[in-house]
Amino acid sequence: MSKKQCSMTIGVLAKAAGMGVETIRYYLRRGLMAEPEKPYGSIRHYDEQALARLHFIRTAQWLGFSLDEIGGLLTLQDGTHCDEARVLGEQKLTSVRQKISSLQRIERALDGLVQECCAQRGNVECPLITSLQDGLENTRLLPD
Amino acid sequence: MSKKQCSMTIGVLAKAAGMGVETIRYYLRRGLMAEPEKPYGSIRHYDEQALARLHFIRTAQWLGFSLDEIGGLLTLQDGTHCDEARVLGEQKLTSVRQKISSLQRIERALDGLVQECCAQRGNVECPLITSLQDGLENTRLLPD
DNA sequence: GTTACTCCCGTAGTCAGCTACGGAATCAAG
DNA sequence: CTTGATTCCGTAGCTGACTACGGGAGTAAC
Repeated sequence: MSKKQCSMTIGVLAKAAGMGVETIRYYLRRGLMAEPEKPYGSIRHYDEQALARLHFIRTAQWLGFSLDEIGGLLTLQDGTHCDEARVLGEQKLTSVRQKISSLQRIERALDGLVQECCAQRGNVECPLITSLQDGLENTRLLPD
Repeated sequence: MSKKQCSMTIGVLAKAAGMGVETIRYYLRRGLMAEPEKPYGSIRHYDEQALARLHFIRTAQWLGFSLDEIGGLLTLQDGTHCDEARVLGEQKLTSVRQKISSLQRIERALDGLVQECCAQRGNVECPLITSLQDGLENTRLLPD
């Protein structure tokens, strides 16, 4: 599956990682990727490690880490900072759980509004709109 | 609770709504609030309706509507477009539910990684970091 | 050797939703 | 009538993560 002596230009790497060339160049500028050597002329060549790094970034992004935080994670990469990595993971987990419960409250509120709309069909007053105007007081699901 | 003949300057309104003056001026520019009359000189005066509008905006924002979408909701405000409002609510509800389930997958993935970190304490390899490098394949919770 | 593609680099633009700045006008209090 | 706060308006800046553009250089295929 993975070739050992794999040397890619930025365009090939971008295709392999499923992202744009400019994105990779942006990560280089941000310092998220090491500048690779330029074996021939002035054109950079990337290897499997570079591709792995892009996977790392994309996965961490999906987990909710910002590019700055990902930069932090990458400094822990030698494997000797497991505790620090765990702490970052726990913090992110906490914030993810907060987002979930917040969204669940939103879900309940929206669901209630839509139900009311369905029930009151034909009425002059739209309960969804009037609830927004009245600030959702009766739902007891107010914003934080 | 609510005074009938309430006339506020933008600063008072901002304080009442708990937001900044510049934010309200921004909403005016975006067309989310009607330009109020300027009874004396060139200074705008706002009433209870303006405050209600700000509540509307903030609540709808909390529910996940963008300012553009809120502009759309506001055109339905006369109460005769209950069906359209319900459709918008249902769409938003769907996207909120998608976000929730996506975040729940993230939660499971992160939780797994943190657990592994705790278990493997003292190990040279940090399982959180290596999982990110390997793309989370073993967790079967990959990004969409 | 010519054409067509890709690469390099730096800079600037995009999106949403604000937030800040500067200078003039106006208002309320003393 | 002065002082100081507030308002007006237009414009510009901010954040995060890209995305695009322009012009020059290198590279690959025919």
